[in-house]
Amino acid sequence: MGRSPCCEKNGLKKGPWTAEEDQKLIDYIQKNGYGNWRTLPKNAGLQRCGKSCRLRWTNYLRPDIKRGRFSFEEEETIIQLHSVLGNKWSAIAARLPGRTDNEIKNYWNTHIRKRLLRMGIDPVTHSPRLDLLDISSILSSSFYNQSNANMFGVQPMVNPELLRLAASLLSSQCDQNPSFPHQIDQKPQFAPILIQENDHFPLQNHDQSRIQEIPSCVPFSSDQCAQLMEPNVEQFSSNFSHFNPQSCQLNEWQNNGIGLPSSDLDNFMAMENYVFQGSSIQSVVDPASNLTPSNFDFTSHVSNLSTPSSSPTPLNSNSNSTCINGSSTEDESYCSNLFKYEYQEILDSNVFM
DNA sequence: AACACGGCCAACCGCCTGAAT
DNA sequence: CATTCAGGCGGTTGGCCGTGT
Repeated sequence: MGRSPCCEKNGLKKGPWTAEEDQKLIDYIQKNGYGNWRTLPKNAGLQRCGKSCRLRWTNYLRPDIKRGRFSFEEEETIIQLHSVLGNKWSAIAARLPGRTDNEIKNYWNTHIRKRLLRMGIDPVTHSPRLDLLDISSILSSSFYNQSNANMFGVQPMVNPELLRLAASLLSSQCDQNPSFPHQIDQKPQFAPILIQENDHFPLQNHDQSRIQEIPSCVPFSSDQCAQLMEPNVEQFSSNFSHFNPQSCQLNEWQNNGIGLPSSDLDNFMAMENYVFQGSSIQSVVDPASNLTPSNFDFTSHVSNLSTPSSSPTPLNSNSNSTCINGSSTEDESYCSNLFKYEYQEILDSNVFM
């Protein structure tokens, strides 16, 4: 035989706790400590099951519970931890003193999740939302046109197979979701990631093999990103005042997930163009005009934005081939993976709702 | 003032795991 | 070893409350 039942199932009260019940529970635990939830309700004179008592104590009555709004730092921590741990609310709560898993879960579902969705970010994968992919923007992307290709001196590495897969993906979404064609009719939201390769950023063999493991390239799952990304993030992100380097150091978070600059989500939301490199996403919008010219000089933007923390060693003196982040030739593995997110301006934010 | 609606959150539900028997 | 349950966890629900019409 196993254990005896913990409590009678009948006659136990459910629903909201009264102040009197709370006081009984508090008084009992203050005298006797908590634990042995099976016998606690009876000893405390409560018509509740032990489970209900435990939840009431851990989620509400515990004296070390922090009340009130989540601070900016707490919110940032939650997003970062969620990108690594997923819906492991108890694990997240363990790193946020005074906050309960239930509270964090509620806050995620009512605030953070919605905000990420508005930003076009999948709150599950922390990557751009798949349902916002617009195949047409692949072809119209400024990054894909001939001038930009010439600027890099190479053809963008957009695999025809990739396009086929993306089209197939869209087709299947149309089949599964009747509303999806309507979304396609909206203004472009996301241009897909284009994997660039040129003489100065050669994709190493192992990188190519990695990329080939990715079936459709957009969007990358956390695991795929982790495979592709090099962990050298800090020196890049530290050159931007509005990005917290720590936020981007996903290698500290098990290299699992995209390094959303969660330290400044509102800024992130307001931006239009991003370089996705290593584990971070960086803006390449023209800071002077605050516009995204259709033929913007991608490399010069990157050059202007990234002041290498270590002595830069441009791979080539050609002005059109600035080495991003000043990576040295020894750091080819870092330079070799260059992604670009091009966010089209979202004129109608309602498309995210 | 009355009603509808949506956001929020405490509490419940159901499942899983490990321990007790 | 099998059975049973406590404890823990994540998902879901229902009621309260604020806001808009």
